[in-house]
Amino acid sequence: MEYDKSSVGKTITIYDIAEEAGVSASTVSRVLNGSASVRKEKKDRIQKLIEKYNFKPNALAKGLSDTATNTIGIIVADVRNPYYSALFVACEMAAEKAGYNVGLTNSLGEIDRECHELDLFVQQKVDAIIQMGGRVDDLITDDEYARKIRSVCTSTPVIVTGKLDKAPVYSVVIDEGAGMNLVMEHLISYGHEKIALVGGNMMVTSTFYKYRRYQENLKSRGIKERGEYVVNSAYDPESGYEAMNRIFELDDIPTAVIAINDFAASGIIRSIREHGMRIPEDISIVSFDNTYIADLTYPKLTSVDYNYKNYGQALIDTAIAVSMGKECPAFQTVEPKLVVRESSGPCKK
Amino acid sequence: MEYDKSSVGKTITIYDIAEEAGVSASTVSRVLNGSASVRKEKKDRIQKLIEKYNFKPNALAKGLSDTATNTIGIIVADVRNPYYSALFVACEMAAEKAGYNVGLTNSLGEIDRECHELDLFVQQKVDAIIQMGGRVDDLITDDEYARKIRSVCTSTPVIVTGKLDKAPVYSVVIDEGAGMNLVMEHLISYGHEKIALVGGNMMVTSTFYKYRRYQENLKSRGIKERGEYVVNSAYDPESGYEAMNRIFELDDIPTAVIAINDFAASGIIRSIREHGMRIPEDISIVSFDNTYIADLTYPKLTSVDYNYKNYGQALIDTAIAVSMGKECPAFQTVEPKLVVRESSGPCKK
DNA sequence: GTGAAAGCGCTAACAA
DNA sequence: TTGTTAGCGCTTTCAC
Repeated sequence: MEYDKSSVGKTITIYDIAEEAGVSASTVSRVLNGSASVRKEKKDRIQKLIEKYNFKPNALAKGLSDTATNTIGIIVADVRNPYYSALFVACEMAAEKAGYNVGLTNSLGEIDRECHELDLFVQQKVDAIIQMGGRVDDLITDDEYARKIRSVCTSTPVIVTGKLDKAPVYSVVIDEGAGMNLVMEHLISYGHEKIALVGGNMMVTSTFYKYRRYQENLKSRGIKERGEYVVNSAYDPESGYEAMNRIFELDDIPTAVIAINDFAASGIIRSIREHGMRIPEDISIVSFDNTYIADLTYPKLTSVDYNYKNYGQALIDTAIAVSMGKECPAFQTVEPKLVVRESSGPCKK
Repeated sequence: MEYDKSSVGKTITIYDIAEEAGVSASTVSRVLNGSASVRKEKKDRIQKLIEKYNFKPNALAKGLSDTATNTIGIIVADVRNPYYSALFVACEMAAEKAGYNVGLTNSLGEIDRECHELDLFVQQKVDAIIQMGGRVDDLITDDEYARKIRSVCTSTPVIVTGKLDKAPVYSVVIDEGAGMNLVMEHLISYGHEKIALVGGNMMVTSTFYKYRRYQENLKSRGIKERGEYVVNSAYDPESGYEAMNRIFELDDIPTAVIAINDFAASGIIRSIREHGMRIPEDISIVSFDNTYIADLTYPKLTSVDYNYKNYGQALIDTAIAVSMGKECPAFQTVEPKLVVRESSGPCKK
């Protein structure tokens, strides 16, 4: 089969409509955008033709002459991660409500990709760029990246889900400390004191802050922190699994573990199972992100939720406001809440 | 904080570069695209300036004057489903290699959204549109949708991961029958004969074909099909859970169950656990899609894989070829393979 | 090898 | 209310 370009109906433009309606292109443009009043009679005639030809104005031409494209670019570390896909979909919905489109690209956490995608969005003249995860998660901002963002910022506002001290970006971040507070209160109210923190990497801002708050909670409650209960690794199931296996090598096993995210938690569950222990009877698990994974493990995970809908809305609201030159706080925070499911329970001392 | 648009450096254009280099805009365009030879001396001078100002040509203007935008629009039923996100990422990678960009939108399976997103991509002058899931999965094509696609096809080639008899689209689909053959062979070689098929909806093409092949396999092996072993529902964990619970109400429980996808499988696992049975010792499970969920359940799932990388590549190759007017088969197929993990084992009669 | 000029499709003054 | 005109930034003949 061949796609015969020659058979393609000549693309119809605003001029074709104008001609057939016996008016000028401007008038057609006016009814298209409702930007000025047009005599009802002409208006009807034009609208008929628009329907007849199923005319859709060329977005490229429109974007070229307008100042805005009504498009927001979103760069995500990896949509395959349900945390990001949930947040992306929330953004998409919020944008749609506001009459904006979104574009999505994956950086896979690679700095070259991130820079390239930033360029691409700049070239496409998006009204704003939202960067979710990737370099903006780094505890220590990469200099090359900061330089890049600074250059992008001169033409396009950038909103990040992390922090970037060295560049004029807008941050909308989760209050990780508050999340950890919820987790600790939950576990301690169940009588747990031997609490492990498993998975993640301290060079990632969110993980670092979680860890700090974990320490503070222990301290303020007079529980001594045990270094061997904090096992760093990564954010995937396998890492969670291996990290938890290491915990099982200890003489004194914790009664509760905090997983850095739901993925890691799934690996932790596997490790616990393989060691013949029950959840939550023998060991409780609480994790972060409350992705759909929390609902599909056995037992279901108690997990910290971020209200993705609101989070996405905040991101989009900020992007739109900033792109229109409105005043906006440079730093906003979203409040987490704990969703209690089956994986956590009382400590049987 | 306020984003001061006035402080924004004047966007620099090809003309600015040309002026400073003492050449014409055409020449700058030439070195930008390597579309014609330019005296080395000038070329160097121009490239210096491009670097100096970090100049990126306006994609809108380029798209307006060019015939192609080098962009492929992808409409997906729901990126939050790992099947789609995996396929999308595969497409993105394949596109990148070919020098194309991709745009993504979610239809959430709603026909209005799909139509709207088709329009949007047409307006953006994407070179081709890939439709993954949604209406193209319907066993019976929706007429309104077919009409829409037909109108889109006159200007933009459409590639679908399903079928659409009433419109000139290109199909690249999974060979569902072959997938089911693999599953049946696997189970039957383990001695299973009491095999249930759980989850999904027969109005979805892929599910319908799976079911047909399931029947054929039973028949050709002289195993009588039992209607009560085929429980329809949907594609999420909860549906799988409920469907499996219904199976447990039967007098004669199957020794193996085929889950319509990994999500449903996770719910099935839960049901089996709650009924105090072991996997795979008492009941084997095999599912479809081989998403990362298959790796994170306990036990890990035996699942049918589609080689997402190749699948995405085929989709993109087709999109690019068709958009360039090249000859292309209207129907292509991707071959699945079975990834055996822990959830399936011998039938202990 | 290089520049001038026209045009891609739309919007936004400015006149009328 | 409506049409005319001049761009938006880039590519691409067509001369030179």
